[in-house]
Amino acid sequence: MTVKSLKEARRDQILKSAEKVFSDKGFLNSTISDVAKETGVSDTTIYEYFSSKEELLFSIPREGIELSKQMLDSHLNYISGTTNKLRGMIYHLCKFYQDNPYFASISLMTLKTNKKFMETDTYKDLKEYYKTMTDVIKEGIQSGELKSDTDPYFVRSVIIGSVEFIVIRWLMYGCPEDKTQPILSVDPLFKLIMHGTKKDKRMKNFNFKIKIEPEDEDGEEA
Amino acid sequence: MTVKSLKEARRDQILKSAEKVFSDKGFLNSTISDVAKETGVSDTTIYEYFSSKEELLFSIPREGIELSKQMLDSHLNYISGTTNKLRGMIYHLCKFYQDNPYFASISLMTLKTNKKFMETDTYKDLKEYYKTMTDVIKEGIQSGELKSDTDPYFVRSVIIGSVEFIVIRWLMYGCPEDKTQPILSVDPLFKLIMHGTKKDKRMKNFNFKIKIEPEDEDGEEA
Amino acid sequence: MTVKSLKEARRDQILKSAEKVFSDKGFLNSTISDVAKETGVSDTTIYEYFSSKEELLFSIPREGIELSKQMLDSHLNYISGTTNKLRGMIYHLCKFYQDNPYFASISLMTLKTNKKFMETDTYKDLKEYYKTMTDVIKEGIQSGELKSDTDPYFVRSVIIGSVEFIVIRWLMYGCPEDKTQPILSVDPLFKLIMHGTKKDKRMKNFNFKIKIEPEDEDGEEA
Amino acid sequence: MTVKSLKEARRDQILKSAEKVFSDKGFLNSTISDVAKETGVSDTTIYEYFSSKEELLFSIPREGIELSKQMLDSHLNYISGTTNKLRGMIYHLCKFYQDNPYFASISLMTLKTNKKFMETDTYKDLKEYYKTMTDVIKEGIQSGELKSDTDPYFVRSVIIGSVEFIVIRWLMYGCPEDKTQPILSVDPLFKLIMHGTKKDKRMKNFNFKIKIEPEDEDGEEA
DNA sequence: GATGAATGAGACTTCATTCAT
DNA sequence: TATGAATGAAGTCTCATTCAT
Repeated sequence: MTVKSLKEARRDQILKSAEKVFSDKGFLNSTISDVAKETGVSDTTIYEYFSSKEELLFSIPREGIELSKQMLDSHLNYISGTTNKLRGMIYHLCKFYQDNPYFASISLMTLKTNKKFMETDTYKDLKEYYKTMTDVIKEGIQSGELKSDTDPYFVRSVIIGSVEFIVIRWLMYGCPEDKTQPILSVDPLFKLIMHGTKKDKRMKNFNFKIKIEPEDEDGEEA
Repeated sequence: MTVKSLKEARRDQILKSAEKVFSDKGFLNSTISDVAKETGVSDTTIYEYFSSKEELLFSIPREGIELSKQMLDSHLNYISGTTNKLRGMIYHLCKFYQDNPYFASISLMTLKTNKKFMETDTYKDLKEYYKTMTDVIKEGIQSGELKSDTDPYFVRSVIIGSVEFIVIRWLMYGCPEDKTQPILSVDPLFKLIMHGTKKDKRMKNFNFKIKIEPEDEDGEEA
Repeated sequence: MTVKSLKEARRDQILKSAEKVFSDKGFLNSTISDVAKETGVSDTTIYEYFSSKEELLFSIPREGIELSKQMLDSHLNYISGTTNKLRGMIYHLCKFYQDNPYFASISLMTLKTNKKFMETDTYKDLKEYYKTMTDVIKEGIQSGELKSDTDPYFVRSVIIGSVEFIVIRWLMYGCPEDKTQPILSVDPLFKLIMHGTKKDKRMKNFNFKIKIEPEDEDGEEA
Repeated sequence: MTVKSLKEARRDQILKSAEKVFSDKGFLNSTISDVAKETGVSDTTIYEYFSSKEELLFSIPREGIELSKQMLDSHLNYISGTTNKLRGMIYHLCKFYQDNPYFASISLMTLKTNKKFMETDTYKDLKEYYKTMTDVIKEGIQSGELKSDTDPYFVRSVIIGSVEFIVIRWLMYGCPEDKTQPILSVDPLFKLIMHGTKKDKRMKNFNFKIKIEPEDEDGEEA
């Protein structure tokens, strides 16, 4: 439990307001005045806490990114096996965006294409976050769960790209009120990543009686 | 062959300039004056051809989308089999963005998150484009090349999302000069979409002698 | 005779207004809006002609300095002898400030203590102007009209410093309406510069008739 | 010796800080916050001691002016003869500015052209100071050391104007570190004020034999 | 058809100053 | 006494857009 000073509390208040305002109207269509009104303070007060509109923008996602990373790390500890972890990661990615649509909006629709943001410390945090994902994939390759010719960076890009694409559409069409319904059911993406979409002709065989005479012990799924 | 009137030529000139300027500086950081200078006309002339800065922006991608769609359609005619067509689609998507980085920049970094753009006719063209991709996937399902439980919209999203994610990073980090080198080698994405990343343990079985006694023809995976 | 374009005319109009406004309220207490109102245009128009308030300020004295220098050069051509020229210079200095009190105000009360102004081209013009004065003094030394141990830069400083001091007081106490009355009668300054203020005790001797029989031409004071 | 209360000490501290800050950045470019930081107190504290930024500014030179006047008075007591006193005055003027460059800067570059300052008590002190100088000159006229047609106010103006002009240039070009070297050697100014710069042709006569036959009593220079 | 000239609206930002503690 | 917090008022400057030529 942290006890926040008044100053910190006010700062957080401004950040929350800015997050909402920038989400709703877009960063460049929003004014400091909008944020001030939303917060219930004067324009000037905003500048007491943030030196510029841009600094305010860049300050918004920090907490979200940290929180998301902590949650992910925490959950991953409960999961064993790369396959399961990958599924957990995808689930977390979707859920976090869905639970934090303002954060999602600012991250995906404003900051993602902002070059200056790439020079901030917060962006470094984001890269750390990405690293967690890549590490899981790398582990899977080493443990033999994933194909040995897998490019972990590439798989990560596909996962993030897919989720972001879907979240952006969700945001663009207006996030539905019913938040119990997931944006994207995790399993389709998970299955695609795992097994691909091509029908495996050999599967037909399973309808037949076969006699298999194993020579070693390591068979998997039935 | 179309013979363009002077008016049309001038219009295209302005569009090309705007594409470049908006790409380089971002839409909101660019001024009509920048575009006018790049075109070599006066600010006012821009307004002779486009009623507002936004209309100018929205007019930029039309030709690109049409061209890309035509090219895709044309190429698909040469390819038979969903699997091959999917690969062709992915290849075309990557190549077109890479060959038209200004178009890519504006499409992916400005328009993709612009709600008003979604109400334009050009956006309808884009949806047509997407439909072409979905149709290929649907065909693949019907023909039995792709798994029957595949959600074609979802697979399309994964493909587009992945490609866009990678193209955006390419744009953000500064498109390298050497354009002969592809942004993303098509096959990794294609293979992932087709076969997934999970190692198929049954493959090991191929090392063993097996006896197969077929009974009927239409088995599906459970 | 020069025919000024509309653009030049408008520019001059703004300069004149700015000169007046900055004089009356001081540069830093004046707003662009004040200048715009005085000119009868919108604020924005000011920025069409000058890129910033400071550039506007620095642009004001150029014409004045050039004009004053031309007038001085012109007058000096009519005068022979350093002594007479010095008197002409002092007269011109006083008269120009008196005839152009706005110019005087901005030059002496705003620009004189502005370090950035010292980096402008206009300041170079001013140094040229100063040079004209120093040259006259140097000539006087060479011709033998002025004492040979005179430091021309120093004499020039005394002349300018004295005149400026008096003009500043005139400005500060509010330039009297009656402009026919000179700020400073030239001759007191001229006489002081020439002969000093100390009573020459030897002068008493001149109460006598004397016969002088020169022997050579190049005597110097002991 | 005065024993200063804490309050007075703090006030002096603020004045010293303000003197430095206003000197370095200029009055209008300085903020109360700058002064507060330099002093090591909060902005609000400044207002405990001075009712406004302007009052703070106007309060700065009082002590300096009083001190300079006391020093001048004190020194003049040691000197007899107007000529010598004038030289002493010029020397003191230069030395005091040089020893107190912050004071010089604020006096000459900010207050000198501030009309409101002319309504303060401190400005009255300054006029007293000026009067001391005028009085010395008047005495010189009465005692016959100075020409009888000398305008004492005018001579004073020339002295102050010359010194100020030179000090301002010294300040503008950045006061050199070596403070042992005087800004302006006193004697050139003193000599100029005393004897002028014109070569006295009659001096030549002293090299010759002359015959003098007095006739009447009232001759002056021609 | 093209444009030079002008502008209204509004954005960001600064800072002297006050108030409550 | 000292100050942390807050703000009202104002200023510079930008830019999409229009109008008259």
